[in-house]
Amino acid sequence: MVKSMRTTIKDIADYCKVSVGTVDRALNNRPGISKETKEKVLQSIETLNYHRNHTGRSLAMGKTKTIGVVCFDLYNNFFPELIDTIEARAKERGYFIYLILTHKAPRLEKDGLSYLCERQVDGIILFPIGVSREYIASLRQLGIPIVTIYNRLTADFPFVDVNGKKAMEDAVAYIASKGYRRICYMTPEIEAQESEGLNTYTLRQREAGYLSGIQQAGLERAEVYEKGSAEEKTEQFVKSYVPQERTALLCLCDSYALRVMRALSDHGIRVPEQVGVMGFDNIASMDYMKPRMTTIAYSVKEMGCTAIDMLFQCMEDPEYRRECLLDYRIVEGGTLL
Amino acid sequence: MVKSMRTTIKDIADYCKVSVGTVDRALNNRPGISKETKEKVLQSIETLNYHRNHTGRSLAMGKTKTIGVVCFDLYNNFFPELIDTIEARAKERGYFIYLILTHKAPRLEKDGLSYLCERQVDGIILFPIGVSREYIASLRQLGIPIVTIYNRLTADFPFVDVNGKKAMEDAVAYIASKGYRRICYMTPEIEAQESEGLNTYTLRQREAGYLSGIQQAGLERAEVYEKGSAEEKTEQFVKSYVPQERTALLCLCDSYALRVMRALSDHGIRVPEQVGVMGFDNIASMDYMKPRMTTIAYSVKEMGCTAIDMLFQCMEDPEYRRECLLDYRIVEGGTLL
DNA sequence: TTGAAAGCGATACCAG
DNA sequence: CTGGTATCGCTTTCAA
Repeated sequence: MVKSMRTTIKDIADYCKVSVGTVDRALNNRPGISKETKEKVLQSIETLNYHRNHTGRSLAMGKTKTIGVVCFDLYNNFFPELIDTIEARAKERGYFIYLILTHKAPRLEKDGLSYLCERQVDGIILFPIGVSREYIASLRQLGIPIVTIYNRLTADFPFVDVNGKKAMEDAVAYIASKGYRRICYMTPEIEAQESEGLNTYTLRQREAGYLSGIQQAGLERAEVYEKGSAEEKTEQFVKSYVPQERTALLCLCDSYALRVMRALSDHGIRVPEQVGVMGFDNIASMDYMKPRMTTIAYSVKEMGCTAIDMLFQCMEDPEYRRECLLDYRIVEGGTLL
Repeated sequence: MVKSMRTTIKDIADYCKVSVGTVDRALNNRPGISKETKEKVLQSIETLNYHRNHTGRSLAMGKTKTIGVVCFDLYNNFFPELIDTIEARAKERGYFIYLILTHKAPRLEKDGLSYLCERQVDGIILFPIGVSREYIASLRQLGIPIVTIYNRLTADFPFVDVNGKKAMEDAVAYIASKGYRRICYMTPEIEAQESEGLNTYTLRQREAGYLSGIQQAGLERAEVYEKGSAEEKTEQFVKSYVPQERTALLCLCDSYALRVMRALSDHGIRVPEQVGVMGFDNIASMDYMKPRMTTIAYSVKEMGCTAIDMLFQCMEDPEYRRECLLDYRIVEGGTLL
């Protein structure tokens, strides 16, 4: 209960010899105040250097005009753009962003969400890393509108992501159309993550897309490299590499593809001459690589806007539900022949 | 005044048939409460699903345990890491981060700062874009501890950045030591930005480092390319290019260097065979480029930690002042011969 | 058109 | 050790 020396509406009221109610009416353009007094009050907010106290306001109104964004980290180049659009759009409507990074640690996510609840945020945009029944129950218990993104939970939670399954299907078809007969898939460890209780929804979707793509293309066999690091997987792949068979590696995402390509190069295998590579995301730094990555692009802006708009809808109507799978396009690059 | 249906300490007090004061003592480990009642209270926070209301708490205590981070954007790959460390370190001490992006628009910065003030943040980490006397006065008027980073304001505001001037001096010396006789400097437009009232402190520092480096190296002339886009500057440079003279381009930062290199390549000039290039920042995507960029590296983590730690100091002692210029090192790459 | 007073949810002090 | 109450700054309702 530290008495701060900032000007309050009480100070203004005293100064103008009116009541705090009147000051409030002036400050918030409420009806029921004469032009003159309003003028007088507005004048004195300048001279007294008044800044309104959002904490008091939040307490009285029961909302904070704040939304929490809980995401893994900022390293995958697509987070920055996403947060950028979310921040801008939220700001337009008077909302602020609490940024919480989980680094895919369930503990950090759990704590973060609980703190957001304490802080009475009006809504949350969440990249979920949990998946268990109790976890989902705890999310509901928060009693805060939540929009999920990247990893889906249940139909209760509005969800937005690029259509990764279909995109991967198309990617396989595209690679096959170039004459590649052996198409392998490179993904971070899925099973290991699942056994740690992590949410692998998107990983699974994309893998499923790859598998069904292989089938639809009528290719002989699906080959998923899943165990170990990108470097270990690459080494494993290299062992089975046969020059006679036109081979391509489809990767979960661009940054993963970059690691794979570096590893290939360490093994003396040239891209695209010996092995084709395709990524996913079309991250910005691709612009400076030669050859340019063949990849799948989508609008991160659209994704961010959709997420925040859905959240605003939820906040108005708690019954609002929607799942939104965004479109994408294949970017032809130089990593496939 | 919407009556939310969340449990409050009042509810707990009623439920346990004690007073709110007692509940408070239990919740916050304050002395003056018996083991039994404490037990009883703590029990019921579970059964009643109580989450404490941070808004009420902030109002009563006069602080929000929140700090504002006001920065340009998240695109320069070094912002993510910086924000990452700031967020983590703040979280450790119970602080949350309001993220505000200004996109180098004075209007957005001004509004953002004023909103942060309304929201009673306890401190601010600011990448300043303003520079005028009134601007600085307005910052003081906020009455909130502010640590500046990247662009310096005045001695009143604690400041942290890498020592860009000295780094550029060393860079010139390094390039010269490789036998380059003509060393040009590529920087975004400084004068244009200044005439728009933007803060160019760091741009100027680095340029000054380049200039004094040239002098110290005893080179004939300094050549600063400043006007126009990176592409225009490059074109201009290409016109004056003479193969006989060993030439290198020192660039303000890596991402700028990348643009320059792409433009050079568009003009059919090869790096490093024909022209050497050196950057600044050692951004992450450098790891995947060939040849690797010769550049200047520094610890973004250290920078973030220093900034947040200085801010905490300021928050404890408003008189605290310090300017911190971090160390760096040259990363030998393949863009200089 | 205005003022007075009762909240919002928590903390902090004083009295018992 | 515990209860009661004023307080933080603002919104909202009810009277005047």
